[in-house]
Amino acid sequence: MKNSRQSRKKLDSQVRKKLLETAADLFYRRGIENVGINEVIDRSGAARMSLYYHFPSKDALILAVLDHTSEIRLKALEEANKKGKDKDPRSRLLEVFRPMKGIVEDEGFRGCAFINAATERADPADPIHERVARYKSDLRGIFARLAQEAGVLSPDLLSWQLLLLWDGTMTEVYIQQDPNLVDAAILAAETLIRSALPPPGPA
Amino acid sequence: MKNSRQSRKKLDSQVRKKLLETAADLFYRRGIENVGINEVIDRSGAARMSLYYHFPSKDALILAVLDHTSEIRLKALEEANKKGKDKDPRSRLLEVFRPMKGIVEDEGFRGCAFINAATERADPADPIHERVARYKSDLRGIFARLAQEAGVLSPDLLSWQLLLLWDGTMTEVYIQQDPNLVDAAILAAETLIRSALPPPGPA
DNA sequence: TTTGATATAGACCAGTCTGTATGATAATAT
DNA sequence: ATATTATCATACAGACTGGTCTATATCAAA
Repeated sequence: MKNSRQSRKKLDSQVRKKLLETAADLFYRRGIENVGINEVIDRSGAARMSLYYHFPSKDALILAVLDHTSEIRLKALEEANKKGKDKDPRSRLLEVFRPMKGIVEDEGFRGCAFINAATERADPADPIHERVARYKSDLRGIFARLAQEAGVLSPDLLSWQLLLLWDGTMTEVYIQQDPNLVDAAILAAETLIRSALPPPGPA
Repeated sequence: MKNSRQSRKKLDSQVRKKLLETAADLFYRRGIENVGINEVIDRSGAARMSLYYHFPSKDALILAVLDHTSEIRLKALEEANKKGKDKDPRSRLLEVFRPMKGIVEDEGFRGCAFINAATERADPADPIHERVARYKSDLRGIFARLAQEAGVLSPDLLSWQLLLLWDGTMTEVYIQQDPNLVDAAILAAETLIRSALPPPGPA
């Protein structure tokens, strides 16, 4: 049991946490490949060897950052959905794109961190890709669950379509530097959703 | 007139052309920042100074590659549209996503070269971003024109929505390594288009 | 014939990058 | 008390980067 106690402690380290958060911020804002570990340690205040104590390589740090970010993001989305638990499933599904508004309006928004990571690493065999693919699959899973609860006929198809729209919006808002594109996306999502819902029975 | 003859010649150079095409291929396949000029000159067979003779810097080469690619891509799309000139405008609009099938099925497909370029350069003030934004705007313009010709009520809104869907599909096909996602995208596009068209008058 | 444009070859520079080596020093657990 | 774990400081290695410099070779135009 000694081993598990050790690693528990190691993972709880404040220095490790600081490194992780600093790296996450820098990687997102400036691009993974444009940030050297020197900058990470300088900004985090940690020593070079502390970084390599906690993470065997820069790649390991990147993966840790992705895992960390994935957990936060998905949890936040789940929370946002639970908030409207009182509403009926149809409304909840129709509002699934609403959180995006706040995300893209954030100063320093630079698209989806996961898409960006996958793009910077060209090789699809890179472990980073697997993380990105999984994150996107999880995101789609949320869409699919909402769709199913709302009674959508083919929740799988719709969830993929919503994911495509989601990704495109995150990307294009960044490219055009125009958060208002989200409004078009929300309307599109509503159109897709309404087309996927069975027509309301004659009351 | 001497000057124009000179630059005409310079632009027509075979070496320059080879450099441009080699760089375009390498940049797309492996990522702009992951390809050094050494590799470009090695693969193209050109000399180091020939590269710097035609392009003052790597950044200039990148911009030239983007311009070159943009011209080819947009022209190809226009051509594809013109081919179905005999069909009615509605059909042409509904088939606007069809060329994507072939694009993503290409071996070595790695998403949209322009999105990738913008992602690798984090700074929105980078000249590269302007090229990417313009390309995407031009692409949207094609969608908008088709939508208008088909009698869509709000061609601008629809064209943006189609662009978002387009971008998301290019990206997600790459992430999931699954060209079949295009089918979901095509269905989504059709749904969006049909919702944007005025209902067919009672014949 | 002289000039200028295009192209090649390769040495070279200054700087960046990740990662390692070494050693000292706290803090903590046994 | 002592052994382990965590942290820091710093120097260094080795590879790679974009870009410059110099010298040379064609070849067409003036």
